[in-house]
Amino acid sequence: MAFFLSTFTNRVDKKGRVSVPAPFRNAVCASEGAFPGIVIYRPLNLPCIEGADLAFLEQLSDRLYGDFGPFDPDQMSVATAILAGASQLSFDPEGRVMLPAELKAGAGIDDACTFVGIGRKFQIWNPEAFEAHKADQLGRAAEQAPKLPPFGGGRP
Amino acid sequence: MAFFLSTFTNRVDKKGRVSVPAPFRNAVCASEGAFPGIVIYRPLNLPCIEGADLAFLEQLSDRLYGDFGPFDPDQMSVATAILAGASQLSFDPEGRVMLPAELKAGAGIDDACTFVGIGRKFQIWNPEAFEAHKADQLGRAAEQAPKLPPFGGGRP
DNA sequence: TGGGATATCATGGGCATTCATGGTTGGTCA
DNA sequence: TGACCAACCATGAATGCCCATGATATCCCA
Repeated sequence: MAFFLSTFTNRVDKKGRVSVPAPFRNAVCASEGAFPGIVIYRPLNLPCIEGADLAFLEQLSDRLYGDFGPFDPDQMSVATAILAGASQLSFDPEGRVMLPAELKAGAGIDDACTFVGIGRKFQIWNPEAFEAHKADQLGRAAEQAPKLPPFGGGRP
Repeated sequence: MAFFLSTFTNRVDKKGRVSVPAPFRNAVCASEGAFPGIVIYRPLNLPCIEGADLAFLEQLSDRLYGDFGPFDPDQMSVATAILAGASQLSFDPEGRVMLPAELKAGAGIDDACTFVGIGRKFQIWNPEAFEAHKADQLGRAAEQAPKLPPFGGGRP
């Protein structure tokens, strides 16, 4: 599964296209036979877009079905909230995608956006909004980091 | 097995035909030798239609038999409710299907319908009814999501 | 180490194809 | 013969593909 690091800001052109940062593109396409594109969705508690590779969402979906059963109301609510609002965006030959208008509006994205790698997934922000969010997160992380549980050396 | 994401609203014409969204069509037909169409049925607790590819229904059936035994009354009740009422719809040359009148009526679908991808299956709603349902599910998911078991992180 | 050549990348615009949609025709079964 | 169903055709809009450009970073060689 792909891994995303670092932050990049790219322009959104008149047609709504954005270049996905090359490192993210390579991360997604590294897996043989993987879907050449990304999947994005509206996260529940943040004014941004979240994205990942298809394998990530498939795993989320399959675990929901596996842990809750295919007709469990709790499973359905999360599946509907995340998956129904998701979009599968394939790269054009130049490595760009088209952000759906609804998700763009929800994140307040206009003519530029910031890609933020956070491990197995990434976020897409309005550049100014991300600066504010980042400052907030830094303060929070400084408090939380010392309390993190130990890694446990390779949980099976 | 096919994977369905995102939502699409299409018109139902006078003859009852609906275009299945191209991404859903491709997902279904991607598997080599798969039945070129979809399977739909009436879900137990929602006023909509549910659909999937044939492989999903086969797996559902196999799990019912596996978890309950072939002559268990509970298994039989679910099998009867879901599988007996299911319809197999093949695509016409343009990628459309005809929704059976009974299922259409049960979901309150008239001249338009919304396809909602939720992972291994999808739903077909009356567009307004889905908007209401979606708002409801978002609230519910916001409560559920923090309780979700961990996923991602490379653990298979 | 410095300078030039090269490759990669982000960006912009024009064009062909696909897609959703509606109507029409031909065939089949009652 | 009439009703229904499936294939065929047509159309406008939206989407994705192809080309071109400039800037940046990288590599190679002197």
